[in-house]
Amino acid sequence: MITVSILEDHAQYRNLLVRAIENNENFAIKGVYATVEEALLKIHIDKPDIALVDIKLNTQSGIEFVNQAKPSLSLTQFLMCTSYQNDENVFNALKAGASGYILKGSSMEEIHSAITELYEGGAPMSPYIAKRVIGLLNGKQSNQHTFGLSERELEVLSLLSKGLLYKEISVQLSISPNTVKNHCKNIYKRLHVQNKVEALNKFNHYGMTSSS
Amino acid sequence: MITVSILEDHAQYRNLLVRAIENNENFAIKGVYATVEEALLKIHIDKPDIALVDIKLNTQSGIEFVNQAKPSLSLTQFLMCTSYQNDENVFNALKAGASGYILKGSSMEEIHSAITELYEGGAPMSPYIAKRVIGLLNGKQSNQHTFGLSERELEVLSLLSKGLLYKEISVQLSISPNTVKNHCKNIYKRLHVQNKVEALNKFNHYGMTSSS
DNA sequence: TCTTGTGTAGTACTTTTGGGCTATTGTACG
DNA sequence: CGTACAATAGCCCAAAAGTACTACACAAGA
Repeated sequence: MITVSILEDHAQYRNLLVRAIENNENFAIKGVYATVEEALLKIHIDKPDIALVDIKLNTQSGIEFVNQAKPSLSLTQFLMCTSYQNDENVFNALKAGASGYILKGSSMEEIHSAITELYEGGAPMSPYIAKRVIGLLNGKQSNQHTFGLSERELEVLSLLSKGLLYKEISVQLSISPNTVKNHCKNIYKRLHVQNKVEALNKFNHYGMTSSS
Repeated sequence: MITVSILEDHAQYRNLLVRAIENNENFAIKGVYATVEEALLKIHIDKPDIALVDIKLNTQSGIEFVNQAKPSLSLTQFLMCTSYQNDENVFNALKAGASGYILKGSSMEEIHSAITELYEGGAPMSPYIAKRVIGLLNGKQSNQHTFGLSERELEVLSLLSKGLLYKEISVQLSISPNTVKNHCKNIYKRLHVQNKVEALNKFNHYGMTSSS
């Protein structure tokens, strides 16, 4: 069962999406939001597998939403809705952390398969967008150099890099905030730095995009 | 007319590809190579629009070839041939500068459309590969997008990104630590974030941390 | 067996951050 | 001339981060 939340301000299309999801027994609606504010509040509780987000909302951009929601929702994947196949914004959404998109004219079957594809590790997109993504990729590298950091420490560092607080990390890892603090302390010692930003800088020098 | 060169060591499949290309009046064969060495010598003269390269050659990897040939062939695009849809090597080839791939089992029509798609600016690939490419992309750079930030705020952000404390920044800029704090608050407001790391993440998503 | 490293958790403390204010310049724009 | 905004600077306060320790359990290795 794949749980889905929807952020769409246009009531008609929102209902259409809801029906499209409910129509299939493999999917379940986890939350329906009409505004970014509402979505930001509720999505952390709903924790859907997939968030279906309109790219062009009245008040704010869906990209903004992804930017804000993504850091603390590591398990949720974002699927954008757009009217135009090759919208510049689709590309920006992918950079913000979305993993694919569907077109507003899509049939129910197309929506279903896009969600399933995403859930199973794919990323539905047009060749045109794919090309631009590759363009960005070229000229980059991603090594793997973990210094002497332990598994757990890398995990903490990865969460730190998302801007989470100690206590937020402690919740994610189900350990005490004190332990998180301890890990940080040890990380700083090993990297010879004094704070989060320095640690992340040093570490990111050596790649790690931490697939996750 | 799209010109195509082929690098494939297996004679049978090489001939099949040649026929597939010659079969369509929109394409023309520019060169056919059986080894990486031969290809490296001749492709600089042939300068095809598209180079069709087998990923798994007997002696060397097609990826190596792309790595070596690409720098001096800015107008040529590389299309890999692979046996397996989700070959790890496809991903590496994309990182090396290839723009897409075709499967060895592909029909003539599929080959034609992949080449055309590539020539017209697309990048044929599976959703699975696309997802991995996006994965690498996230957390990386490119554009110039300063949000509404002022010159001074960008300056502060740039120093923040080095891991400096408020008071260290205040010394650098010869202003009061309180003013630095104020700038930070304003930056956070504009980026809709709550702390340094989030701000830097958000900003770096959209490129540039102020070159330096 | 003893030591080392890791993950866990705690106490106590200081410094740094971040949020909410107000306020004064100076400059740009209508 | 007024309005808006950027840059400056201060205040207060609470939360978060960072430092310095101790402590225990467990696993791997000398």
